[in-house]
Amino acid sequence: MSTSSRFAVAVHVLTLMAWADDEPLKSEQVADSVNTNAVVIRRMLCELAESQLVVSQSGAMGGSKLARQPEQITLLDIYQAVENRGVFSLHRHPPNRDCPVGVNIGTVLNQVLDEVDTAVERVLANITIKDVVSRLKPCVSTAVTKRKVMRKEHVLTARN
Amino acid sequence: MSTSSRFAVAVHVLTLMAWADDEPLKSEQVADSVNTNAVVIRRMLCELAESQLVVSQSGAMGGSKLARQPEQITLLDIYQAVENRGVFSLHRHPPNRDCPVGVNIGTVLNQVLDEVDTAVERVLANITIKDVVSRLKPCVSTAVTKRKVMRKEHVLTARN
DNA sequence: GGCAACTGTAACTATATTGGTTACAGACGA
DNA sequence: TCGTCTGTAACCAATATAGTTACAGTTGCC
Repeated sequence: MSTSSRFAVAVHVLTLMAWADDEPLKSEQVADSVNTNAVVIRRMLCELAESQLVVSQSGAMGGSKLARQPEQITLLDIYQAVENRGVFSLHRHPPNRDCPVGVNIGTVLNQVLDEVDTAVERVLANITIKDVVSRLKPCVSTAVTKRKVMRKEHVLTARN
Repeated sequence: MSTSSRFAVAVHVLTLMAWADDEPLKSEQVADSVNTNAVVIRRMLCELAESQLVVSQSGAMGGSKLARQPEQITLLDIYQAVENRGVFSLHRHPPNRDCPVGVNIGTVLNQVLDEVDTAVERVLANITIKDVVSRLKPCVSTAVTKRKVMRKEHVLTARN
């Protein structure tokens, strides 16, 4: 279905910022962790800023950080900020209105797709960025030596 | 998210067949209701046949019909037959393994995406093609005169 | 048997979305 | 005022879906 990684990347980005605590991160740093181009990240940061999830500052010593506490940002907030469509789409071209099924299948499908979207949103609304960071920490402690300095200097250093 | 209408079209197709009762439908008829090309429909019918949701017959007087009763086909069956990916995708390129967040965000994201997929599947598993037809009928009776013969002769005639 | 009506499928094009890249104007701290 | 950032435009590449033509193979019917 989704051929897009926008949600995954956005969660990654905000998790990095929660991890960084209140230190503004440069788009280059974020791009290096996500393994993509800094412009791709800056584009996404603009969308996240429009939804008031991050704040960015231009100029030397600039960067972006969370606009509010990690426990006050849900995955639903992120989803709504970067994925505007629902889970499924209806027909590209409207069905034949001369067919008793075609003329009304859209109504029924919309009901179904609404139920699906609601179910997805219920799941996402119950997970915050703080939860993601918490789920991350056990993995990190076993995978990375604590306070290990990363090889690429602008990649985040493990905390704790 | 989904830029694809495959699920919507597949539900439409199977609903048509349930509506047609046991009469095999030609790909041209189906395409005319969906408002697309017959080859697009035949491609999809092949996928639906592989998942044993429809049976098709070649040759003169051929066509496709449901492989089992409408109440025995759920939207989850259809979803799994035509949309192989989950609701969200992970990063296109794997994140930086030298970053404590990058190296483990995939694990956490996969947990989340599993929860989302499960929620979607729970919704779809509880709706059958028979349910869709039932939800369709009230719309139809108000929108189309009963037993009205469609203008294009190969579009289905309303029943009841 | 032979014809006409179907499906199955290959091959190609069109369209849309996402992601990657370069380039540059403007903001800002030192 | 210089170097370091963000914001953004413009363009290209990659991918997936949809649409189209064409045709081999299957089947019912005369």
